[in-house]
Amino acid sequence: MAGRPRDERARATILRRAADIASKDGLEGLSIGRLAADLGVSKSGLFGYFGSKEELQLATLRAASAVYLDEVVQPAMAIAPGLHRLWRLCDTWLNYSQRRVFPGGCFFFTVAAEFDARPGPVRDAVAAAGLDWTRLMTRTIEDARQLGDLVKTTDAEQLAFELIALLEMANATSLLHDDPVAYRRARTAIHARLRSAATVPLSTVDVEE
Amino acid sequence: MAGRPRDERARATILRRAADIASKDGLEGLSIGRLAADLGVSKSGLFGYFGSKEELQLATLRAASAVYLDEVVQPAMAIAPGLHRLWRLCDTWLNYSQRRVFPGGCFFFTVAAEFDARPGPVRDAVAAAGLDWTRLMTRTIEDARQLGDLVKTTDAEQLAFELIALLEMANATSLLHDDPVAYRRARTAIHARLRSAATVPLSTVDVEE
DNA sequence: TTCAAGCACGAACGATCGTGCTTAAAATAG
DNA sequence: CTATTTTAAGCACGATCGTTCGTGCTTGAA
Repeated sequence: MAGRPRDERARATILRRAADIASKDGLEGLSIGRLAADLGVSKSGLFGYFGSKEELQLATLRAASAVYLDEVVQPAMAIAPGLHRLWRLCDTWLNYSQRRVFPGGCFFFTVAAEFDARPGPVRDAVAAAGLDWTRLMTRTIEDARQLGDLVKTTDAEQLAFELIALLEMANATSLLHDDPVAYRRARTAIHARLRSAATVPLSTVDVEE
Repeated sequence: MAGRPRDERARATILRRAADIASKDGLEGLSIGRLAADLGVSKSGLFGYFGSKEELQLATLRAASAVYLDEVVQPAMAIAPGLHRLWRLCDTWLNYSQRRVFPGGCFFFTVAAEFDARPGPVRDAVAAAGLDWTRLMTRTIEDARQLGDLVKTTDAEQLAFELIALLEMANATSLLHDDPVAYRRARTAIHARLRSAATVPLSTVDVEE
């Protein structure tokens, strides 16, 4: 009854490349023809994996989420909750952007800006991913607060807003002006902001690289 | 010698509409056919105004710059240099974004994210506009510092980086999550950041609305 | 061995993209 | 007025878009 199993490896290869392209040209700029030519396969063959461009976009988004989880979230969650983990989360994010894990910088920054003003399922998925990220940052802050590493009056959502703002600014500035100094500016600002809210010194972390 | 005069008003109308579209769909998503249909004119007639899509994109960028100058820069530059003007500059920016002067939020945020990873004249023009804005913010800070409103040790470029980060985060969050609270978060953060660097109280400004 | 399911391909679809060429209307210069 | 010159529209172009179809081929289960 059952036939050939799905080629998950080929699919993953396609999606990884798709995420690379989308990080530069967006999910609309990602065309099936160019992607197929880029991978040396036929357009219709590649199309068969997804059935529609929208499904390709959604699948690309999921694939990018997995990369993001590996590169940013897990390294930070590997260490104990608290101020140190909070700093680490910001640090891994900056490294993820700076190392150009995606050639166009942070994948989600690109597609969020692309879809923030148009309706549809892709926009909803992008917004959901953004919400996940905001909540992770907020919870990491809240953990640090409840552990006594941050002052009791700390507004976790407000602080998350400010930290994420600095991360994304570093990504944007570094890309548009080819300016690596942006990352140091972000680290400096984050360090100062955390110091102002911390109950313990941030001696273990290092702003310089 | 001279025949029919070029309709400068029609051109301005075209570009204002083009900027509106581009703020939502980007300068690539802005297509000549859709723009012409939107304005009820012929595609080739509209095309004649610019001669190429790239020139349309560059002209749209210039038109958006003029709007930006009117809506953000001039209201702030109308008052005396110093801490008050600095706050006012941030405030007019947030109002410009919040009022949806462009329906897709800040025009430059959209196109900067769109072109930050692809080469060409449009990217260069976008980067130049971004640099102008950064320099204006830096100079406004530096003026306030030299006037004694900010502490002598203030790093103007660093502070400009942080303030712009908060402005753009408000714009992005408000759009993607339809969350008006983002603007209040940005005002709160900017207020706190300026208070930490100010030598005088910020009593005259109001975070709420 | 047979069969069903998945993959890859080439060809073609209608639509839209940016961009020319041609033509008729319009407005100024003489 | 006529003559001149630019504008704006109609039409068509090649390319590319997403998508569909038909057809072998491969593969694992029955």
